Amino acid sequence: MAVTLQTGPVRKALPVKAAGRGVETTLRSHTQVALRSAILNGQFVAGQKLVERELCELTGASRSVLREALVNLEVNGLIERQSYCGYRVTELDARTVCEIFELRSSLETQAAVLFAERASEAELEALNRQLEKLEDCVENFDIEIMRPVKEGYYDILFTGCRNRELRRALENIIDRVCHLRSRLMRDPELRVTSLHEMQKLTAALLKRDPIAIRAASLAHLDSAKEAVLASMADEAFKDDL
Amino acid sequence: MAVTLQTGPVRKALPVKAAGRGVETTLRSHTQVALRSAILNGQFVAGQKLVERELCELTGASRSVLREALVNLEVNGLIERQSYCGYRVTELDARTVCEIFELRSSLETQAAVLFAERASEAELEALNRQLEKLEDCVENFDIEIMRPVKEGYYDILFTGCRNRELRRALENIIDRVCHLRSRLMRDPELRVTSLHEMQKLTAALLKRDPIAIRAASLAHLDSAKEAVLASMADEAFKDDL
DNA sequence: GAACTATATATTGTATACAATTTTATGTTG
DNA sequence: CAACATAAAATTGTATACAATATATAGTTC
Repeated sequence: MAVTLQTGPVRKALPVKAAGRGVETTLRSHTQVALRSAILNGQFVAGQKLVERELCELTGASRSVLREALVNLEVNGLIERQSYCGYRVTELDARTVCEIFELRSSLETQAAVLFAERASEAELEALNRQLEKLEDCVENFDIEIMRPVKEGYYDILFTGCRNRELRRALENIIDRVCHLRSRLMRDPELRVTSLHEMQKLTAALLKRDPIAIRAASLAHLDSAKEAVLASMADEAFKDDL
Repeated sequence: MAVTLQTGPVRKALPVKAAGRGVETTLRSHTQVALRSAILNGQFVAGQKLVERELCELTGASRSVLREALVNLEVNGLIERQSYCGYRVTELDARTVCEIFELRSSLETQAAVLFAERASEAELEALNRQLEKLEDCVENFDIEIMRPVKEGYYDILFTGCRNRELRRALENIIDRVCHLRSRLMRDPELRVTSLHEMQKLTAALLKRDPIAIRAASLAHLDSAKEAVLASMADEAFKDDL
């Protein structure tokens, strides 16, 4: 574990109050974000055991802070706890992946339909612009910035649907499979397919056509699910060797 | 605060290991459950400030345990935290209630449709029996046991839809408005209306008719939303006096 | 040498102590 | 007496210490 996740100036003389107000500068939130990204980026592999003392050294937080951050991740389903056996990064089996995608399909389709009902013209345009950015990424093989661009697209979508609860539920469920999907984006063919599906969805959104939106959204997510399941089968096959 | 929430034999000589294994007997989970029910039952009023030391005395837990339990409730949206100002029970405004019910409608309708697709005949019968229990409750004014009976109904429904993620999301969102709804069940007229809607839903489920299920589920939740909003308006009116 | 037991170590669960910040109370001044 | 400044109390944020449990190691027996 040579990775460094230090969140701040290490342990002593913590200038937590710096940088003005309302910036949410508690150590806990820092630690939470650091651990969350580590899991989402795949730095912590699924099934990996998370030892508190090591995480403390890694993040620079004390155990009390760290444990509160861990509770947060646990509630969000990113890690799992067993009494006196510590935390592990949640391992997803095929069944759970199916369940997650089923839920996500329902939520994301609902969000898209609501977006079409409620978003302003400006938001529609913003969405289209963001799609164009994504097209550039795929064309120029800018794999690194693809994720933030996609997140930007979904951010516009989730804001435009005017339902913060729906947004929260969606962001949580997307987190759960994030590391699986980012691996897939290495595959050029999948990138093109995925982009094409998003183009269809965007076109339907611009027309504010709920039927077409439902179809495009469900198709996109179903194809994503299939890709994830296929890659999981590959992994399992490799393990057998 | 004369309420007692003591979770165990108070502070010293904690026989946590008692009662065998796998019963999830950590102090944290006890504390969590105790605080959660206190909020759901309305023992803690919305907006009320939650002082950690008081909660410690109330539950018998130490602060570290308590705080981890609080983090859990915070992630689930039952309480809100402000730096150095502690936690408060989340106050719901009309807009948030609308958003919650919109999300819940989407999830619960989806769950009902999936139940119709996947539940066994035995589960259908169990659902019907539970509905009959509910009918008895309404008829005999057994208000006390109404909530557990209703929860039993939904438990069958959420189990039968074969999606644990969907279930988790649903149970979470239902918690958020639980205390609001339980107040409404005091109104006899609403009880009858609500029962009638559930009878319609159950009939549709027994026929496994997705169109009728969608309609019944959405109607039920829309009427619940309206009732909650109306009661909130009443409350606001009272406050003005 | 394999299998079991006992001990030691590591890790988590729990409790308490200290520091930073906010809120309340007090006193002073115009 | 109102308004402000200051100090005290209360409360949260953070760190560390102790207890319970699990895992790993070493030793013993067959």
